[in-house]
Order: sequence, then structure tokens, then C-alpha cells
Amino acid sequence: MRIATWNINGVKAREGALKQFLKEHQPDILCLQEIKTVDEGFPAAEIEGLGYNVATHGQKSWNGVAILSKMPADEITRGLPGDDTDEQSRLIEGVFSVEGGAIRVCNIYLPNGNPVDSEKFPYKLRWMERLIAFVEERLEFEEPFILLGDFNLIPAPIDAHDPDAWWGDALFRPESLEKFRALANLGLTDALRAVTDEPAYTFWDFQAGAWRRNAGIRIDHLMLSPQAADRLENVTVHKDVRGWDKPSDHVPVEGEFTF
DNA sequence: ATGCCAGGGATACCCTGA
Repeated sequence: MRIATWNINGVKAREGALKQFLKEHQPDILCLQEIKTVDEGFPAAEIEGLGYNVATHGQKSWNGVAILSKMPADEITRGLPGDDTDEQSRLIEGVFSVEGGAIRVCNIYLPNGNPVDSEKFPYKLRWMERLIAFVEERLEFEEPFILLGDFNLIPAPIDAHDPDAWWGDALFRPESLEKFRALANLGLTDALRAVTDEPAYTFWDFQAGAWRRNAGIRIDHLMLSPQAADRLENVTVHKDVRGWDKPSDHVPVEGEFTF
């Protein structure tokens, strides 16, 4: 089974690219972030026409996440617990039956957190604390659990073309990375780093010729419970997608599993 | 220190992203 994540940066602007990717690669599950629409605005009929089930957790203008899957989900959960006042749509989780059991796929769009002297940075850190509590509970199930999406976190200097340029940024601040390590230390494996020690970027800014200069960062991740990590075969970063017409600034990252 | 570019929504010399 192949499970992918892609920050699509607006599903309405990217409908053509989304269809092309689904047709070319046929992932079993594709998790989207930044759909930037309410549920009713998602082109569900078109995607269902390609053989996918669609579950969305949308929001007007910003954020919004979705899970596309060839098999229907047994269960869908929307929203991150822990703060009833948080209205941002940044988490959707699906449970899927596989041979011999079930897998749980949790799709997140973790807050960016910039600028760090604004409310956005403490919101990011609090969101990560809520995520850690949520994942801790999920791991108690001791089942294949895949936490994937746009983490807005650069895990290590190797994950940036120019790490010095990111010093002080919310994506690379010590406070942010400390929480990322706390999350990983619950027992999650960074899938990409389980298969390669080489740089592999997933985001290139639209600005300043970042793509042309390969000035990228790795911020889209698949984090695996032990039961999922045991079944990991390979990870593919679909870098070519960044070169398509009217691309998103992120590219799809796909994990291949034996279930 | 700022804008670079892009999408959204309603058309704003505006907001957000990373």
C-alpha cells in the first residue's frame, strides 16, 4: 500500500495537478493540506470519478485538510482535541481496514508559527503540545499509526539548503524542534530518514528563485508508529511535481508499506 | 529590514503563507 501527503496550496487552483497526480501514481491514500476551501467547495465528484473516496475538514479561505482513499474509511475523525476555542481546520484522521487488522492515518497541517513575536508562535507551540497528547493516546493502541502532513518543521540542518537562512524562523527555532523531538521520542520513526541519509527537500518557496536554485527545505513528513515502521518499504519524494505548470510550493511525499 | 511569489475573496495600497 502506498500512502502519500501533499500540501496542495489551494485545491481549486490545483484541481488539474491533483487529477494528474492521482492518475499517474494511483496512491491508495493521499492526504492533502491547505485545501483552502469549505467542504462544499472541494471538487469531490471529480475526484470520486477517479475512484477515490473523499473526506474533508475544510475552512473558508485558509487551512483545510482532506483524505482521499481508494478504499472507504471505517471511521473519520476531524479536529485536534484540547482547545474548544480553536477553529482552524488542521487535522483529519481515518481508520482503514487492511489484511489482518486496521491502520490509522492522521493527516495534519501544523501551524507555521511566523512571525515568532506574534501570537502565531505560541499557537504553534500549544498546538504541538496538544498533538503530543493526542499521539500519546493513539500509540497506546499499538497498531500501525501514520502521522503525516505538512509539519512546518525543519528537523535538522541537512533538511535545509541553507540552514543559516532559517535561523530564528518558527520552522527551525529551538522551541519548535524541542517539541518535534518530544513528539518523535514518543516512539515515532521519520520515514524518509529511515530510508536515506541524503538531503531531500519537499518545499521550495515561490519567491527569490528558490526552485531554480534548489533552495528547498524538508517540512512534509511521514512519522510512523513501530507497527507501521516495521512495514515500511520505501519513501518517494515526487520532486518533479514542483516543475509542473502552476505548481504548489510543496511536492507529494509517498510511503510504501507491506500492508 | 524588506520584498521577492502565489491563492483567496471580493476587488483592498488586504490577508496569509514559509
